[in-house]
Amino acid sequence: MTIRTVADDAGVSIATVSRVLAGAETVDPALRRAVQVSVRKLGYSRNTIASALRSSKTRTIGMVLPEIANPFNTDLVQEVEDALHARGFQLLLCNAHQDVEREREALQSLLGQQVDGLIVSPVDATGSMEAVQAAARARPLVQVDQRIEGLDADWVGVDDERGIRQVLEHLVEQGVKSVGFIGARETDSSGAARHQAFRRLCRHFDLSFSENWIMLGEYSASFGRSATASMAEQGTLPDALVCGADIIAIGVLQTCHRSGIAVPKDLQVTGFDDIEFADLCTPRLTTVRQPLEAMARQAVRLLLEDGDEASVRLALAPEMTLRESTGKPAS
Amino acid sequence: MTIRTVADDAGVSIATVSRVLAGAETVDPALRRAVQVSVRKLGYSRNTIASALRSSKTRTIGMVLPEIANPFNTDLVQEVEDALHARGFQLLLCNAHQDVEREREALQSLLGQQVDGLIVSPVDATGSMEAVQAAARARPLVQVDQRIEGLDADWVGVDDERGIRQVLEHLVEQGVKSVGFIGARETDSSGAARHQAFRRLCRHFDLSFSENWIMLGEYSASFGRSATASMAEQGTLPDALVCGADIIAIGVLQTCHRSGIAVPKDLQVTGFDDIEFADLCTPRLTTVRQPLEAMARQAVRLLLEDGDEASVRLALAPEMTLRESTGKPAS
DNA sequence: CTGAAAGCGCTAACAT
DNA sequence: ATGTTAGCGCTTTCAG
Repeated sequence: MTIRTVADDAGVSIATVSRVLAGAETVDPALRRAVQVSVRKLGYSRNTIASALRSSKTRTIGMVLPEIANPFNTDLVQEVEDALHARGFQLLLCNAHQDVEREREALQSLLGQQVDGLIVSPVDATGSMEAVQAAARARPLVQVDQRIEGLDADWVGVDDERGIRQVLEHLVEQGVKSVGFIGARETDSSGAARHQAFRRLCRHFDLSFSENWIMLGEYSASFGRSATASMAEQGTLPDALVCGADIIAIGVLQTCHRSGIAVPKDLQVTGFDDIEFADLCTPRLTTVRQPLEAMARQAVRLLLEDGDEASVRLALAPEMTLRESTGKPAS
Repeated sequence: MTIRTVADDAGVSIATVSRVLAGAETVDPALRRAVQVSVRKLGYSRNTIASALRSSKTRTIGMVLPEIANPFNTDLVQEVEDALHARGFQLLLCNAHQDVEREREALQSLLGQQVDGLIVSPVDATGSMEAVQAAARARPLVQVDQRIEGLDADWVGVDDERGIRQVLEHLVEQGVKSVGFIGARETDSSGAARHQAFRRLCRHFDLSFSENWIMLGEYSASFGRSATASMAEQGTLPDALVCGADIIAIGVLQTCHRSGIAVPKDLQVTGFDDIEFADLCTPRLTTVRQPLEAMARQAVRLLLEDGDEASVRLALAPEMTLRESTGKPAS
């Protein structure tokens, strides 16, 4: 069934049908009604492919994530989907599986599908440069969460330094004197930013830390478990452990539970992100909430509205969420 | 840049370029090479939209989920995406937000985009009938996880009865005499199946339960928390609580923790799904693992390979995962 | 084995 | 305000 079927049924030309479908004002109300009746009667739905080919507008946005399995990224997808839906756009989702080559393929495939824009959270702060840069030349592109060092493209994320500052301020108030950091490797741009902010701000707040108390690895609970276990074996622990991500912090809590380290009494623990499970684990996790909904909305706004001025960097303010792992009484 | 650009560069006709791009065997090796060189040199990528319009094949599959926020559905998306990717298909994802009307819109929109097939986990065991049936008439469609009562369309999911049987057998071995059930409402088809299996099999295993120990609600941790709290207030608890989903069981564990009910000593708790967090909560949760990877693979197979024979119902066998919440010692 | 040419269903001039 | 028509970029007969 095509626009022709509808036109014949309604007794008008295909142009008129097309106009009604597009919501044009310049159509006689009587004809408009006739077309709408036919459309409903026949159960017609417009062929988006043909429309896209002709108008070169697909109303579809491609999104490439480093790894869908991460709960944080999942939350991000959800918010982006909502923000796009609100503007009548579809989401085409790809998973790079932490692999720069698959990321390149995904980008290429999305371009072939003529997406109107791309939202990307790059796999690697440096290794993703080439493919993402090429994509950015072909279409509007905005980076979300992760970013590429030195790439001239918009970015929306959280203010990592401010988040870490809030964590450390809170720990100082809690009487903490010494701290450690468990986070993501340097290829993870936000992990790197948090790590660097941690080092800088520890000096600022006069908190002591040793290199033994700093461990970088992957974004996973198992890394949090093993890092904590090896830290505990090596000797004394700091008063608090700051984690670069909730999923890592949850691993830390598990090892503490199994090793009889009482949280928060013996050791305070903080996360970053505020994923759903931060409120479901035991003890519940003090963490830094990322403004995901705002991030998604801004990313979509930049993608669809931004003229091609200089590239924008939006570091949104996070919000501290206090829970049991730093001493808030269980409710 | 179009196929024409490449054809001119390689000194052949657009038909030859199209053939090379399609991987046709009937092309002179020399010309093939020339085209491939030009394609690479120019960085050309084929316009999928035009290709789709002409061939009416998009190599895209639409998926509609009742709620992306559910971790179980997220896991499902991931597996489906992988299974599709392995066959060279793209995923177009829509979230129905538990709303039958939005589900209908999503289906309609996906059909307009000429997807080659649909994978749907219906919002409501009865209310989703009309929209899903209409979609199934237009394109190949397979249901995954949730299903619609009486709809003539393929379905792939888990064998709920078998899962519940495994749970109850295990509990009997653990010396449990009385049990309760906290699960999803009847509009959730797998929730309903588990609930019914629970009632039937309790008799079979001679386990006692009272209506006070059965609560049905939504698929969330907060429902698990409140259900447990109100059950505890009402009087004595059973020896074990069987939950229709991990996310509900996690809420149960939280209320137990806060109310001083020791799990598994005072009360054993089981989940269903085996989401990632079942292994990260405290105590770790005994649950029924859904064979998600196989489900996704089979769903995709049915979608792409199944002739239009009678509709298939594939109830895959789940696997019991024993953990601390029913007495396995912490490792 | 290769090329010319006819559309796929729609939109957007342009003409009426 | 409505209709006619020329493509969008590609695939696929059909000739050669």
